[in-house]
Amino acid sequence: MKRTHYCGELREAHAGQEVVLMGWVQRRRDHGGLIFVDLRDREGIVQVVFNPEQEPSAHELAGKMRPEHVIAVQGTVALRPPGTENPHLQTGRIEVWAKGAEILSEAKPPVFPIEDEIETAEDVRLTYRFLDLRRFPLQRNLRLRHRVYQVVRAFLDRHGFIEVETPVLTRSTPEGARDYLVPSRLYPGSFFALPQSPQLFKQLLMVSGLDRYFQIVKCFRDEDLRADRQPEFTQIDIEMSFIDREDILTLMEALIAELFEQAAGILLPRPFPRLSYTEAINRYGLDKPDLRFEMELKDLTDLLRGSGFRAVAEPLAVGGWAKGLNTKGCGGSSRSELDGLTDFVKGFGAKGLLWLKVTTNGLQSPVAKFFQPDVLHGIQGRLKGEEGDLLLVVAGEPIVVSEALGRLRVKLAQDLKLIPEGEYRPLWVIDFPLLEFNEQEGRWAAVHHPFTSPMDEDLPWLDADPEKVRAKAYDMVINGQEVGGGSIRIHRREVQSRVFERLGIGPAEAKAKFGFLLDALEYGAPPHGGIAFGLDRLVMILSGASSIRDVIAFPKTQRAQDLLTKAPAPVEPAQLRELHLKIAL
RNA sequence: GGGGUCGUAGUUCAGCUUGGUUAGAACGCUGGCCUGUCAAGCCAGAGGUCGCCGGUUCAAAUCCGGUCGGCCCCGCCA
Repeated sequence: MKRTHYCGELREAHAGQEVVLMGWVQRRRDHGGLIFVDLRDREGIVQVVFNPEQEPSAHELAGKMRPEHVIAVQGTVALRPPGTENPHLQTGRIEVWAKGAEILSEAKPPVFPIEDEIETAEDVRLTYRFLDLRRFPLQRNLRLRHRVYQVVRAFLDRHGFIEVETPVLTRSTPEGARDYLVPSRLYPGSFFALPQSPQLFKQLLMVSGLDRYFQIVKCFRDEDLRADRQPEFTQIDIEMSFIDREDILTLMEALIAELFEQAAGILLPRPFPRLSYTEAINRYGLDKPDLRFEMELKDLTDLLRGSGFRAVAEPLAVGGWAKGLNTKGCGGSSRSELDGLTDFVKGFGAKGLLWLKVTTNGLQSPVAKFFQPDVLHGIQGRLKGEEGDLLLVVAGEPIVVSEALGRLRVKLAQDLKLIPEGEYRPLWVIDFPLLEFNEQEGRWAAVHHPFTSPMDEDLPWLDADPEKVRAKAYDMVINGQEVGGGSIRIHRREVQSRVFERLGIGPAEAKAKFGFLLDALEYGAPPHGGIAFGLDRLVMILSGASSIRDVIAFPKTQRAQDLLTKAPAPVEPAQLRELHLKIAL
């Protein structure tokens, strides 16, 4: 027998046709006489009818069919008798009258039901991922992911980008995430590293004159996992020569807009708004603001400076900030709800959370007595507090205040269901700082990466006031998720050396670890820049998945294990000897 | 490294506070009956290392300590 159709594609128009179907038994309804088998393949489900009076041998075989058996059926497509149509099935107006059948493969009962909505524990699903992937929602996500590959490749090809593969076995470089290492057999004691991104290779390809490069590429970072983070993930990696920031933002916006439209029928509002890093932090507290709702942060520093409340006055006296937001209509919040919010902001380093309820008799708050009436009035005015509102204020170090209130803003919007379904709000965040001071290591570190170009006009500040130097870097953010980021790169050797120096990477170390890049910059490097998108996160947004594991065929657990293959696993002593490795636990 | 939460038939859960009969339910599974069902129906049956280790106790799924694992978060992720 040779398959002629997919189960899920049959419609009324096929009535009367002879078909051969192959697939998995979804369910069998055995009436003693008639047997109904729901047959499933990747396109859907169709009902097959086995009639003992018409085809006794096929009917007898149908009696042996069990869920998830793989079978072949030969039969005739027929309109269902009136009154027996099933409106829940795409194929529900027809059925297949079986003339012959074959069991191609028997199956043990599945560990969990193969249905759209299941509540099976995720470790069971991951251990039997091949069964989990039979379920329609995951197949839909994988097919959406496939569409993403195709749309991206078509767009970039049309715009002159050349797809190039870069090495997976490469060298470890300082800065950035922890590397996955691969021991070298031929060079005892030396290691390859799996790339955290093909950053340096794509820059070298620009020096080589490729002009426009892209790659859909796996990247590896040995850091702890989250709902949107896996140790191996996929980037859409892009680099262009002889362009400025504007060229990249415009073209990449077009790429993402086309992707959303063609892969998921979503029309993104264009042009994407642009926010400077500073403005994003000031208004939303985070560098990846969710624009689907308001509730902006307001600065209260000037109002609260010199207040009698030490918990506020002290941080402000040493350069801290006080900011607040208005939770509309939440003035009735209970003490335990407010305690919960306080615990939440403390999780991000805030010392506490001031709350003020707007009532008919003015502001009600345990700390109201510490503030002059005009200060209270000022807070209410600036936060536009109306009766029934809840005003929340945090004071402290600027980054702590921003992050705590920024995260609180998102949490409140989720809890209060202020986030509209089916809305997509992209934006660019630009003008990031080039450097940030790493307290732990007591040195300046690159916010983006060490090859990011400083703004030309900020270059003089590099040594005197590093904090002031802005980078030619940009992030694309959609619905509060960072989906991509990039920069214009340094293409002049002397600038790269100065940045390395600022990062505490001396000439000798730079030569040892990035010599190839510095060399390349001395042999005619074009001005260039690029971007990398997190493909998994884009597919998450497009599919509405809440976990990155739902858009990856074979993901790892939060402890970075593959429950299906049981990787990582110990290896034979002989393998270790070959690699000149000893295990020291 | 830290915080939270969950762990009992194949699956999803109840039982755990207040220790004490044979650890239950639903779905699934097996057998039988049944000719228009689509969560088919009816009857019967099988199925348990209560995550693991230790402690308390006459007695532990239940109390205590530890440990392992899933998920969420902080740190981390240029």
